[in-house]
Amino acid sequence: MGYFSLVLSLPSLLSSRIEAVTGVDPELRPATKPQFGHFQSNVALRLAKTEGKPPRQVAARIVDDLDLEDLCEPIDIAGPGFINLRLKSEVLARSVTEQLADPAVGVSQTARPEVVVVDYSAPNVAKQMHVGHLRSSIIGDCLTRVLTAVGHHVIPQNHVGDWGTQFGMLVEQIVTDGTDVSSLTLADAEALYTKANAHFKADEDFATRARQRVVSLQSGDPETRKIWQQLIDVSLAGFNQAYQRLGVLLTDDHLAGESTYNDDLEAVVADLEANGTAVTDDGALCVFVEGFNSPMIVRKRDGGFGYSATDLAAIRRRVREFGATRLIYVVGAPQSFHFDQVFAVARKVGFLPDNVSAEHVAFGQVLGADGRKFSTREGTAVTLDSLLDAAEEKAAPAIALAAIKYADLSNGLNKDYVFDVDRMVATIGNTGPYLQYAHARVTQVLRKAEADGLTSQDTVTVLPEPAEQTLALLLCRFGEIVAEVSETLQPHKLCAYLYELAGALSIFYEQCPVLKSEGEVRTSRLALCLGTKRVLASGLTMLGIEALDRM
RNA sequence: GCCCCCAUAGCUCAGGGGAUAGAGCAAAGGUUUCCUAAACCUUGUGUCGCAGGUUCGAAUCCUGCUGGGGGCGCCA
Repeated sequence: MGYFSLVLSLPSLLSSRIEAVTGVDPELRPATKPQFGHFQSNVALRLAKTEGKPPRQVAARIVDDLDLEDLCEPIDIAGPGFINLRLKSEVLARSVTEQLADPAVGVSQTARPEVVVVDYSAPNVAKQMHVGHLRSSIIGDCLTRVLTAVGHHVIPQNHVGDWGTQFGMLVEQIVTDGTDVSSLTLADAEALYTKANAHFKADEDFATRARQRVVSLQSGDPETRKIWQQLIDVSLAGFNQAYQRLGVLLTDDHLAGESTYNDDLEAVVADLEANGTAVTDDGALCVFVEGFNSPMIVRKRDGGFGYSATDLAAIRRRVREFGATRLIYVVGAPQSFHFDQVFAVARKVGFLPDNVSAEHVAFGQVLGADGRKFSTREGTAVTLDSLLDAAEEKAAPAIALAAIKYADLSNGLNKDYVFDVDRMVATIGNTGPYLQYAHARVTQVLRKAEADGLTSQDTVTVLPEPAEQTLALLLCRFGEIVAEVSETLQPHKLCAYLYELAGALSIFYEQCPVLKSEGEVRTSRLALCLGTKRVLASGLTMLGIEALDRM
């Protein structure tokens, strides 16, 4: 057997070997059933038409030309012409052994590293975070971790809502009441917000002063700015507390609120006008883009800027100053139209060159137990803290958090899902705690092994049992899965993989005694345990879930 | 009116044009002198919303419907 590196991952190695013969991507997939081996390709069926030969004949020709003797058992042609591959046991063993020696646990660095901006969380100043922010924060954090793991330079951006007409009324309310902002909590600030809103509607005189406040704020009036800044400070303290509780990566370094684009807005307008894309219509500065039945309003009739303007400014900065070539927005599905339009306008005006991609990762709503929009009895949005509290009533904090995050990530992102605490914290079934348990249990085996002086855990040599082979096979697919998620931005694929891995570990655990076995079998199984633990830990970390050593 | 998303087992959901459409939950039964039973094993369930079309082959692609959710010029 000649030397070959498996570091690239076994599936891609097989794939490239087959492509060398077929000339097209063999679309190698994990076998759908154990009796079909480890991997299957339908390439012969697809080639049959162009070659004008029966699929099985094409398959036979491919298999004849194929040189996989060093990796696979003799190749089967099955059914209408599927090519089924079964890896040699020693190849699988070696693959796991190499993964054990790899600090990246088999996750390879991308060949084309990019500067990627991930825009997520985006809470509003003077408001508590609610379910929508929970989803954005969890998903964005996961994407940040995955993209970083494959070697991209990720710049998280927290596009905090800190600049708009609502701050006029808020500041005016504070001035009217003589409130000491620095002593407020975020919940207090939100109550103040509600009060100001009602005041604004009921009192025309107050409303007028509130509008003047907006002008004062934007023109830099010191007193107004001071109060505004105090509101931000109070809010940030609350956000950071929430981030800490959630265990997400966001820090003050990633803050880039709407206000930070204020000075860029005139330049954005100038670019739009110079480019000829913006026109004044009904007093507002608009951009009409083909395919959209309504224009994007950049500047309102009253001269104020809407959020389209700050979003354009953000794109401009992210591309020109950060050098980003991929922009990712983790924002709820209702904003789809807005982002489609902003991206289209940004393309038209040249803020988004062809080599830069912009993606809206749209996520669905979190629904209440009744399947309707999740809100309190009073009809207000459910706060993030109250969700975490509810879960922590059922489980320890680390497990409760895992339950929530996994529930959020394990389904397709664009679907709504029901916030069902009991189902999420269950340790049976496809849940976060189940994965944590699998990790804790395999850790326990390794801990006992070390206590017994069994420290050799770095080489898998034999895989006599089917349960071991299944486990090894799954381990060697980890890198591919992570790479896929980094491209498609679908965390549920990583969840599904880890769940399958945890299940395979449980079966292995039932069927293959580790500490009670002996000699080479025991050494090999210990290494398999370590390999599984590392992949579980790595995968869970990418999901933002803590891999517990004990439960 | 126009646009977007969704519809798969009783429930929650996977399914990247290919083999007999799969998991989990729920239900019933079983496994522990043995590394965490927070586990594992066994048992059944489908007009893949409807109707056409493309294809050797469609849950998957196209068109048209039905039903649910969301969005569509001065809030963000």
